[in-house]
Amino acid sequence: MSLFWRKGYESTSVQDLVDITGINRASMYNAFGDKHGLFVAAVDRYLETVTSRRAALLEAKGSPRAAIEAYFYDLLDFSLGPGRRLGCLLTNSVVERGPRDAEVDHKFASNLQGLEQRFVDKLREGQRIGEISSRQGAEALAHFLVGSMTGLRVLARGGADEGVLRDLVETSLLVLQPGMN
Amino acid sequence: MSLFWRKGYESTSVQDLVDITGINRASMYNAFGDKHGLFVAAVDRYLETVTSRRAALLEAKGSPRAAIEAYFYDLLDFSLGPGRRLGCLLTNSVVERGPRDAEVDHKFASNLQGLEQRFVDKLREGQRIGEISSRQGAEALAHFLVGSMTGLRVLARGGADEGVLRDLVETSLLVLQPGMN
DNA sequence: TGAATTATAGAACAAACATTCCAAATCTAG
DNA sequence: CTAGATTTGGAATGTTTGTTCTATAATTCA
Repeated sequence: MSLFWRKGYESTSVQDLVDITGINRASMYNAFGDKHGLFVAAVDRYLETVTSRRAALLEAKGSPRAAIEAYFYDLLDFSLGPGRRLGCLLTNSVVERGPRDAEVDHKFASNLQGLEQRFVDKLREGQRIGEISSRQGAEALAHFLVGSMTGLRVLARGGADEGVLRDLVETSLLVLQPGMN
Repeated sequence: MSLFWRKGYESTSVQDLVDITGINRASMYNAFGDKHGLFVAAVDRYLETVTSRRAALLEAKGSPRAAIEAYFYDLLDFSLGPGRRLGCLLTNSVVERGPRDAEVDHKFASNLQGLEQRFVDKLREGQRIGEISSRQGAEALAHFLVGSMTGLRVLARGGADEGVLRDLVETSLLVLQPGMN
């Protein structure tokens, strides 16, 4: 998973995977079928661990806006520092392989939709209690947040300065602030 | 350029390039040195044509805010429809190869910084004439716009629904709207 | 027109690639 | 303890990769 995350699919050879895991080549083929099967398993593992752990921040009770803010600042933290600027494995994969890998494409779409739904729930609740601006619909805001988040991760992988990422997060969150409803 | 844009670096073989261009293999090597040299030339050509043409929209006289809006809606247009959902060649390349290709990394950084500067100029002017909110500094807003734009292009490549992309653009532009200064 | 440079076709190259095979070693049950 | 199944190391497979070579053809330019 780490290797695919860092180097992408094509640039990671089966030999690399054998070397780094210490698992025998034949065992790998026996367990995962082929390179692509292993790759899909790695992406699944990524979603089950890295992604879903952060998504849990959006399930927190209490202030919905605080939950969304916590989510973004967690993302920001995990995008900074050397060795951490890897972006999102799934996003990277869809950029590299999307048009030619229906499985990755589908995972990306459904994962994004799941996140969007969590955003919508929190946004709606926040709007109801007046904590979040109602100038725009919850769906539109969720779409905006998803886009902003995607930009954040890609810019992080691209090596953007910390200030850029921070401004992006802060300004995006400012949109949620209730002003004139 | 088109092939690298669609398939990325690793998945595009020299044979693919020979086939699609009709240029002889030896001629290609004579002209560009190696595959990576051709790739860099393709990225340069992309920047000189596709990217800089759109950047010209940010040089338009008249309303600065209208210029920024035109830029984003142009981006939106060129990100929709089948065969157009390719994202940005440079962004795709930095996601695929960034950590292992200093040349691409550098081009990404300087291109982003150039765009950011254009945004800053327009934003400042807009703030001066009261057309753009002064709640945040021009730099912070520019960082935000760059991030939002990046998200837009990546989501487009990822096959996001048109509505998602449109909400992202509209909400991002709403941030520029002057409210309470 | 004629000499010199450049482009072409296509074979040839070694290296790297994903994948398979096989005999020896290890583990698992009864 | 032992028979059966699984895992291992490592060689071997055939394909594809990027790159180079050579001889021929085309182009350029004075």
